[in-house]
Amino acid sequence: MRPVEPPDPPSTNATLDDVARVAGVSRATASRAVNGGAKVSARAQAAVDAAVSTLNYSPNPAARSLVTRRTDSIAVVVPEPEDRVFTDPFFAGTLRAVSRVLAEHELQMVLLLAPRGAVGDRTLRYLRGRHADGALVTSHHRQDRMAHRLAELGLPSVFCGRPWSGSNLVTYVDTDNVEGGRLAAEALLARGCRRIGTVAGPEDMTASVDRLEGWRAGLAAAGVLRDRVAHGDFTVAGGERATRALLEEHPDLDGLFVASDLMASGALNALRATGRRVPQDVAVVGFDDLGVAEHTSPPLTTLRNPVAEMADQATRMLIQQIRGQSSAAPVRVVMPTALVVRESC
Amino acid sequence: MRPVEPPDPPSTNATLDDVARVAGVSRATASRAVNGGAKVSARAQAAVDAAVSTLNYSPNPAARSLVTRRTDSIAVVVPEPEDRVFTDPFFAGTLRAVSRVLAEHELQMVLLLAPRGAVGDRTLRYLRGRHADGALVTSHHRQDRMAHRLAELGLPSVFCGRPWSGSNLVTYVDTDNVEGGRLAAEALLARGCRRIGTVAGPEDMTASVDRLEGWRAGLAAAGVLRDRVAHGDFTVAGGERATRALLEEHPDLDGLFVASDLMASGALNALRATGRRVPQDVAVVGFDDLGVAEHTSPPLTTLRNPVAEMADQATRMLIQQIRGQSSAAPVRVVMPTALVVRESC
DNA sequence: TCAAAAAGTGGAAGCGCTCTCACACCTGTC
DNA sequence: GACAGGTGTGAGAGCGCTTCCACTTTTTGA
Repeated sequence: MRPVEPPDPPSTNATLDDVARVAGVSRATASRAVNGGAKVSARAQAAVDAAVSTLNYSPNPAARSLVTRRTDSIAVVVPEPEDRVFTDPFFAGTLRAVSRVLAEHELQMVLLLAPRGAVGDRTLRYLRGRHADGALVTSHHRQDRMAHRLAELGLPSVFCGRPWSGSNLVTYVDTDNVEGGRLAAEALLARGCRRIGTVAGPEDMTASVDRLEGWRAGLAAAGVLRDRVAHGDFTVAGGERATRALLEEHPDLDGLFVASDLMASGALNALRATGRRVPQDVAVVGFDDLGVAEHTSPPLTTLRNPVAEMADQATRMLIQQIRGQSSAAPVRVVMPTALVVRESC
Repeated sequence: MRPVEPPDPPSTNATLDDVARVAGVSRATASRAVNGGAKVSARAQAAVDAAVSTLNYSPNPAARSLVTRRTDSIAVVVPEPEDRVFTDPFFAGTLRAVSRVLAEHELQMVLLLAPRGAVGDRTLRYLRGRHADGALVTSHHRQDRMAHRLAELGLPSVFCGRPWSGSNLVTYVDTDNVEGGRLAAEALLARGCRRIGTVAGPEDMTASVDRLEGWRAGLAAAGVLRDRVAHGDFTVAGGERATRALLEEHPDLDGLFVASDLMASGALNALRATGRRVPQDVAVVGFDDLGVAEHTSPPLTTLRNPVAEMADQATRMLIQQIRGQSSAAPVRVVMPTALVVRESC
């Protein structure tokens, strides 16, 4: 049981004028006091504090935003359908980290979803209208030209993952995907595999391209040159489909690098369905290590994708940019990856 | 290669005044035209449209919001730590559906996370300040008194899941959790189980309490009265822990109802670890059927939790409330559940 | 043909806030 | 005692938009 509540404050919201009147000061002073004011006497501050709490005052964000030109919110742009966003651990990890950092800074997060690769008018209008103080772009696709567009807008923005073009225009944080691909190839080679294929990601995403490039480089370095590539869409079903296609074309495959664990999980299904044992017949290396890899059977050997660190870092850089604490020059940060050995390779 | 872009519009945003000037009309007319204007001549409309596009005009949301008292965004209140939100398929399904409906209506979603059960000052301040036009509350806990607080605020709001108290104060949509618990008990009884336990959810959530109540009712109806209950926290680890505790106390258990599939997955681990076969030694029924159940081994017999439909419905009701299209009287909607039979029972 | 109604328009008043600026009031210091 | 330098304070000017209201123009009906 709780004590009886005090009578409700009037439902129509109090304004700063009301606070000023009750506190017996001017609106200007009330404003200063409310905003953790410098240049406010202790007496005035106390009076305003009291008035705020009796009136249950809460500043009108629109009015404040109108004059400060800040919105205290940042937009997270995700050019993917809802299905993937709330399903793929990559986004879960990213959003989790972002929202944690934003909470520290009393910033709100506005999620801007767009159909795959199509950063629509709506999103762009939103950003152009300065609804948000900055943009964090993740998982963008080649055709959306986001880096250029954001650079044009002049809106503070940071990419999670290398942008397609214009990587010199904008700050970004990325995993060392090339190195990851190379490590995967090496691991498979070290195990003795020689007929190695890969299920790469969509061709319009830099992460896919970079992982593929690294994988090719790794194989080339060992003189294993035949290119066995299929493309998936970073989903379980897509991975399964791509793997089946790959197996049909190259039935003698003995090693497989799959560019995400979700797809690798599909790949395991395909391998099982076609009567292949992992890792005895075909060794598999995934990518991400975000909770999926440890629960497949067999558990996946994979590459760590430090998405939480990336998102954390990216968000902090964005906040600095917004606050004008960082130089305008675009920065790139590349996070290391590492092989996590389990049972599939 | 694309054609050369036209020279950039001035980076300082155009205002409605600029549009009016360029279009050769008054600001009032420009405003009407921009807002899909009634009472605007075709000529004026065309002139404004042209001006808007040459100036690349986008209305300042803060200014608009200041006068209309709308924000065109709705708050989704989730009193859970980020970890659960972006990890539990329950939230994934909910957020997915919500964001889909909001997109239809050109509304933005603002995610308000709060530590478990503690709907903080921050959230409340946000809502009181009318940062959002309405609130959708999900997964709330007993102590937060959200229903009362929102009713006091007079902010349009809808609950996903029955609120603790004040269910007469606020509109909500819920799954028929009691019926679900009953069905689970029946399924286990029908299989011949007689020493049936349950891993319930947290005691401060209505979904947990309702499922437990239904389960008890189902057992009571069959005259099986012994109460074997442990509580988990809707996570895999929590489910495993609770199951171990339950098994320690009741080693002869032959049936188990686990109040979420995530916890059930933990329960399967515990059963396997203690050398019990599912369903031969212990039959298991889960709850949710949101993608987890089909991938456990054995796949879980479970109860369908129509979260997408719930969230969809709840969001639409909220929008109606905001638009004043629904009567003020709180409504309750209860969605049916059903047993999905797989291999664990 | 003319009055009445309808349609379109612009002036101007705010929405609630921040912040510049001018002013009043205190210290100290020579 | 006069002056410089603080430190608080309040008046007031907007931020960019919507909308009321009064007005002019056009359309309509008898």
